[in-house]
Amino acid sequence: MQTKKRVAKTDSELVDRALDRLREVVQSKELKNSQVREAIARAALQHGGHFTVEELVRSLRLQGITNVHVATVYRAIPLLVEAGLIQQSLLSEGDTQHFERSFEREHHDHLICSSCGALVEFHSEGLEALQREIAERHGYTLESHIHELRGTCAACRSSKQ
Amino acid sequence: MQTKKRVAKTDSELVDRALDRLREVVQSKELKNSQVREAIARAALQHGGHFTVEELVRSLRLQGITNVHVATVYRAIPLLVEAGLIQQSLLSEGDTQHFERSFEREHHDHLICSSCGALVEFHSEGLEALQREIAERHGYTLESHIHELRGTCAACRSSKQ
DNA sequence: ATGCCTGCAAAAGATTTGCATTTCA
DNA sequence: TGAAATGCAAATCTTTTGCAGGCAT
Repeated sequence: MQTKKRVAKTDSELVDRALDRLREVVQSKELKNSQVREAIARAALQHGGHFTVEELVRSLRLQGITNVHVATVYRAIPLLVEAGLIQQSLLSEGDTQHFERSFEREHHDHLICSSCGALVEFHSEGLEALQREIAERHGYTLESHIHELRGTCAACRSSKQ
Repeated sequence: MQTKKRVAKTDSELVDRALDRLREVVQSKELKNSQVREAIARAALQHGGHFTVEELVRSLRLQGITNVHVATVYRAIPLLVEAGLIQQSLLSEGDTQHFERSFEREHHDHLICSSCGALVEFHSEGLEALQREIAERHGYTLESHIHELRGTCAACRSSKQ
């Protein structure tokens, strides 16, 4: 193994900070805290990589939280997104929505192997700047973007030929 | 009005060339030509802008072709895409897939106003080059990409404040 | 107490599939 | 004539919604 406990996915301090943030949003909207919603948030934060609603429910089950219904997760997600804990992330899939943690992570886009699905997260300041420039040129103020590159990774390229 | 018959959406020569291309693909795959599929292709080619499967069926109805079922359209689409007549185009929508003609059109990406939905199609060689470079840097051969910018257009910005 | 939150079941939408029939090569 | 294509209905899948009861402030 590598160093020490790095394996323990997301450290608990981060989760604590994220839950604090969630509570702030909840209070600012005059909503109520809830154990279930926080359990969902925790599972989402701790889930490495990308996940679907189904996968989140499965994670919760594995943690012994067996009674969380998908409908509840669907209802919680917009709030988690608004609080900045997670964000939707396109993954060229067909239908199902995918998410990933965004809390205390830098922005990135995805590069995916169309053959084996290998995923690379990249960030390019040049790309970001160019996008802002294009938006401005058309009189738009850029708010967000969806960007996914698809290609063949080195491994697949060599194995295939 | 502007010049002459420019209104007549896509000129018929283009449609003919596109159908020829479709027939080539059909033959190369040992499939059979079909009136219905070609009618679908024609409607797709002539449909200005973006469209959904439902909208395509509606177009066909308006043309008097009333018996084309959505299932048939869904079955035809992969072939039209493979033949390069149309391509899927993300539009930040929720579920439904959107398409647009790709036959004899240059590549472009989209810039959408999150407030009014105003759409700008843009093309940036710099952006394209940067994407290829990023893919290569990670050992990938770039095949395609999904890129959509979201922001607020000038009109919405000023009207809002 | 009051109102948000949750589970469950049913609904809604989009896309797919099975099957009998028609069309094409 | 045999395979592919089509219409229609039923099935899937994902996400949403209505309700009755539970939990938090």
